[in-house]
Amino acid sequence: MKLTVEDILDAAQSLVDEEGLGGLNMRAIARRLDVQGSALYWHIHNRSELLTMLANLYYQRAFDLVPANLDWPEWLRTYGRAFHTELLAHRDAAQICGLARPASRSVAKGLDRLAAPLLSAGLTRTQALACQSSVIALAVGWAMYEQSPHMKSHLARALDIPGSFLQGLDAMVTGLAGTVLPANRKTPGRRKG
Amino acid sequence: MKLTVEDILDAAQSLVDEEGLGGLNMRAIARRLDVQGSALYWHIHNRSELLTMLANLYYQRAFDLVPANLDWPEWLRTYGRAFHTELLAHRDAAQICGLARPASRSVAKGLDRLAAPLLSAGLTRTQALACQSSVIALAVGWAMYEQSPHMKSHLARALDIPGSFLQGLDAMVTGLAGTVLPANRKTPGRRKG
DNA sequence: ACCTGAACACCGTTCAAGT
DNA sequence: ACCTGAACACCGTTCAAGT
Repeated sequence: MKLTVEDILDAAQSLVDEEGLGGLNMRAIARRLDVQGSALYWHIHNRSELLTMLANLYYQRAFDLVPANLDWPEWLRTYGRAFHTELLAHRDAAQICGLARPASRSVAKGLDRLAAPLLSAGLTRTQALACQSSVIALAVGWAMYEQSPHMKSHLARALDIPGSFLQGLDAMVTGLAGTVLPANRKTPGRRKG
Repeated sequence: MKLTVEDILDAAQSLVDEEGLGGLNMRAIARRLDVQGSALYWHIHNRSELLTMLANLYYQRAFDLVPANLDWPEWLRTYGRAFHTELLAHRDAAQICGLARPASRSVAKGLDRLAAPLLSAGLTRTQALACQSSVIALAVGWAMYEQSPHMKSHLARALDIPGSFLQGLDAMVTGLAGTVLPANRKTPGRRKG
């Protein structure tokens, strides 16, 4: 019966899905949970922290969808597609990623967790994070335009939006695979764990 | 002496540069121009239109920096670098691009103007817009993270941020050059106009 | 035509007070 | 510990009224 952070996140996300980020205010969230707006502040610090938590869910859910036993370029491609799909599944998700201040310590752990599959494939930490970051940047950038209603309808008239994103992603990952490990194009493949 | 839209844009941009997007409110802009907040509404429709005009300046200024006589992959690469640099020159510019609703007609003209150098190099309109969009998405996505203070300081500890963006951009453009026009890798080169 | 002054509805956040 | 109720400071926007 008691209010939890998960309740707040659920209410916030469904509110954004229905009314957009502009409709996300503390009183409206509270109304859905049958409490006063001020009650939320017992469970979260402020609205910005709430956005941060929402954004972290997007990264997390995409990560959980990607099998661990892919070679690294294929892992990157698959994560990029999954993250992009996850963003498009939630209205204004790309904007939320942009507004999110990284969570206190979860940013350090999160980034490294994201990069782990690339590390175990033999990339250095720097290489892994660089590739990972470019893939995330491409997905969030595309989603940002796809989630702007006017921009999307205009782009949709001129090009195949999902196809164009995939083309860009494939091009980038292929290019990275050629430059990051030029001497090690074929990775050893699946490994347990 | 009279207030102009340019005055408002200048004041808005310098306010954002100094205090961030959070500090951009209509009354603060007006204060810098020695008018009341309500005076701004004679010249612009609302705050959202103001953000849209700021964003369009970023696209525009980057475009103006790129020479027209490059072959199309080099043109794309150069535009991507210029746009990314322009975004980083203005605090929270990537977020502003995300919040901007495309201007009434300037979006149609703007996109096609952006794509013109690619069209004259022999790409179809669809191909040109797809490549252009992926480059813009990558730049805006990277800038979004680079302009989040916490995220940036954390990324900076683990990788070379400007280098990683350039690596991603180069990889993508090279990949696009290989897939978009596989039979026409060498463009005919400079053309008058 | 262009701007002021005052107002309206709304928002994030705080905090004493309740249970 | 957890929530209410009221308040504070602030915001975008409107509009009658001035010049």
